[in-house]
Amino acid sequence: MQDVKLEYVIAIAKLLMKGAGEDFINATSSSIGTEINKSQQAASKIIIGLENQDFIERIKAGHSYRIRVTEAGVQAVKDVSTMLFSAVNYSKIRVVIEGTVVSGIGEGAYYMALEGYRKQFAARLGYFPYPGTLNVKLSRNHSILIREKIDHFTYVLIKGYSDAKRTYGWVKCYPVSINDNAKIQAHLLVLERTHHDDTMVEIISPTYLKESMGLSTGDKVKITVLNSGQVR
Amino acid sequence: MQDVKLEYVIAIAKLLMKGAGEDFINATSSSIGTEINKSQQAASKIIIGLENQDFIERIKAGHSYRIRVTEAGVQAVKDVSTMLFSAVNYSKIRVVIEGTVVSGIGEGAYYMALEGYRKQFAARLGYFPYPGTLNVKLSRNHSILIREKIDHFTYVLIKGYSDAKRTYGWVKCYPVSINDNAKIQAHLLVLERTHHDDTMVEIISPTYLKESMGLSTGDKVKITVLNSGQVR
DNA sequence: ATTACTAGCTTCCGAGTAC
DNA sequence: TGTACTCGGAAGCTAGTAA
Repeated sequence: MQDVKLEYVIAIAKLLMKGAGEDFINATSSSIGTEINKSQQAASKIIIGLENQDFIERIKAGHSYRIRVTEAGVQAVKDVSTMLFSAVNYSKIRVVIEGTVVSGIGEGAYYMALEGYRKQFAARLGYFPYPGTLNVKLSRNHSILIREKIDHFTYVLIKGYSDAKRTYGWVKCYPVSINDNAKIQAHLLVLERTHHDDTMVEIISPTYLKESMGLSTGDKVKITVLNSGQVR
Repeated sequence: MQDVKLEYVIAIAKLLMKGAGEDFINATSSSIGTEINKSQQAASKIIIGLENQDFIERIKAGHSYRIRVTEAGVQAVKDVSTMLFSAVNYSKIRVVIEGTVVSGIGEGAYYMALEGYRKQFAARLGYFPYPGTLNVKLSRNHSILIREKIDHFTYVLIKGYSDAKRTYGWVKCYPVSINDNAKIQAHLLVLERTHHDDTMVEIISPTYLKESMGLSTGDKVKITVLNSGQVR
């Protein structure tokens, strides 16, 4: 797909906007040149290239041609359009966090061990988290920003509860992928009550992430928080 | 807008998909080069260009840089994305017909004169049509295709009726613009009963189109049928 | 490690022009 | 008119390499 020259895509787009997706239209190399801010000669060359790649069809009409954009031509524009569109809207469907794996037992690991939470995790996430969280130190002090950004994202809410000893707060679990690995299920935890500094986040998973992902303390990791748009 | 190099737009899009719209990310010239199928050197040049045009910001981090896309950078991608998107979807919102102005009184002109229709035109289109239609001969025999294409488009229906003499069929009025002139209101007529050959269409307007548009018999005209998507 | 300069090569563009 | 060729110059790319 991406060996299509971009000038070609623009030229096809201009043709489409003249109605060449519907039917053959009258379009001269000069007029197309004007549209794409090139000379008649350059346009002519592009037209020949487009025809050779079957992005357009031409039929001779006297001294000039009538031109129509083929299905492949429309598809080429569609591909680039889609790529750019998803780039622009990327942040609305995911947020990328970069950080470093740190050692130590996080607060989350403590919570994981409590039966009142474990049942909910199994029921609502579909797995029992590995007893221990992956602790990630963010490179910069942007974690407050990140929390704001993912605030409206899809998450699974684990409710708080009380036992004889004390009251436990809720936990929000945001689905994430680690280092773009789509196979390994994982969730980022946001705790109602936390004593962490803001630059630390904790990840749970059914597996021992350091092993399944081959991570060691000090490694850089990329955490992608996904927003499915659904509300649970 | 269009003096932004397309390679730049692609490069920004790739950065956005790595999360650089949110925050500074680690991105080397080699990694960017790989993304855009260029060498490290070419990528370096592009990065410098992007920075000079304020499409990205960079902060030094050791030997490398951390990169973030600016608002202007996002806008540049958005502009191209929008342009391509509307090109792809062009045919869904409009159909362009090219033809030649011909002389003579069309069938439509006869209908225009009937009081049973005139009242409806005024009520439903908001104007009394000029007593006489612009007759346009289509360049090719594609008018059946065109009728199919605009079939689901928005139109105003003028109902048929009967008087002492005979029964008159319905008339569909499709909003059109002539030669991209958005100011002059006009409608293309599709008659239930017609004796025209298929290569002929008739246009009505509150004004005398040949005069208001400066058209003469034999002139080429571009008729754009617009689809607002509304159902009336 | 990286970035980014230079040299040389390739591609692209536009003026002139044949048809 | 139109299209599309050649050709000289401009721009872009990559390999090598300095910092």
